[in-house]
Amino acid sequence: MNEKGKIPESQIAACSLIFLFKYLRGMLSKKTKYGIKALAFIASREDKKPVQTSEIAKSENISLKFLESILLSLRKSGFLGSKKGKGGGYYLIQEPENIKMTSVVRVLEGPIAMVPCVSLNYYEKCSDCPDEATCSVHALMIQVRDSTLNVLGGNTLYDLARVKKKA
Amino acid sequence: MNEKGKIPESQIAACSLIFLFKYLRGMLSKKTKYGIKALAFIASREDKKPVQTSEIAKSENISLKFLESILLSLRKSGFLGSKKGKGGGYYLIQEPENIKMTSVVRVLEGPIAMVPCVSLNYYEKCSDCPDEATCSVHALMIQVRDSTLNVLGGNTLYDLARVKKKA
DNA sequence: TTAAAACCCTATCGGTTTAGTAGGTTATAA
DNA sequence: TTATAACCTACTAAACCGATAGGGTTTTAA
Repeated sequence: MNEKGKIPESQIAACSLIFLFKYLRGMLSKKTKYGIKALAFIASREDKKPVQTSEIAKSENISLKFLESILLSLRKSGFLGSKKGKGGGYYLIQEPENIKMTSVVRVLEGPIAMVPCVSLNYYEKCSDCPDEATCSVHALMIQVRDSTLNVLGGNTLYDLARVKKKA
Repeated sequence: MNEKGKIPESQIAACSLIFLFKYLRGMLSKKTKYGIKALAFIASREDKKPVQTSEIAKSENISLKFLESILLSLRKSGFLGSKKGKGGGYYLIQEPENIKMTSVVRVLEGPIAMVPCVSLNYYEKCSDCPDEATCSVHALMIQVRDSTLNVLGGNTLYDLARVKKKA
């Protein structure tokens, strides 16, 4: 059919840019799940010394390499600091009680809203929907978003760390 | 740049498709979104006569064939009845005020919970998590689930139809 | 009876995201 | 200098989604 013609570099680059957009489904991704667990693990520590990735991975049953990439992105987002070399690891930059779960979820998972047209931080108009004011899905999802934001905003890393230490 | 020759038609088509995905991301599936819209459309009708798939598809900008499969599954789930032949279509079996959005979402989307270990109807133990009582993610997602259930359970098809008719 | 309208079913496809794996590089403390 | 641990890049198998295609079957009006 298409005689094996190569795709021009420019075309590949253009398409690759578009790949950046995320496509998310209803379930919480492992990335977010592990990220929250790791943060809670670090926050539940009495001392403030750096925690090694390997220790978290072992304790929380997370693939080491996968966890590495998650902690890295948490560091780049400003939640964690890191220290290289022996005795290094990751540590919290802010106090646990000041870290709301809304911001954690937004960084790890992306939009909290279930449809882009009700997203506060990632808003996008639906292509198929002519009028949001009379859209049934829009009206419903606004409510879902607000109640979720309420829960996530009402929980901090301090709260989650307490659950962990309850044991 | 493009001295390699022409870009195959198929590649252009592929890239165009990818571009479309930018506008499609979101956690709620199209199936659920369209399904809710279709139900609201039918519920907002004054008369109780069957509504044709083609009419809904046109009015709500939904692919006809895709909508067909959605309405079919809604019929099989007991939300809709159908009438074949000329003047046929789909109609609600129950009164709109008796149809909670929780049941609609469960049928179309599946579990409402964001992790299986907090799902009421689709519970599954996490393989990696030894103890739910001290799991930070579990504790958080229980709250998210309950608030979402609260919203979805508090809305019926009657409520959504009212939003639609507001126009 | 016949043809149109409408429902029903199956199969397939292209493309994306997830959840990793593998392997190497850089910085730091002892 | 050497062991340690963070950091970086590239790749992949599997699952899944939205959509399409194309054919049926059934019912009803004329």
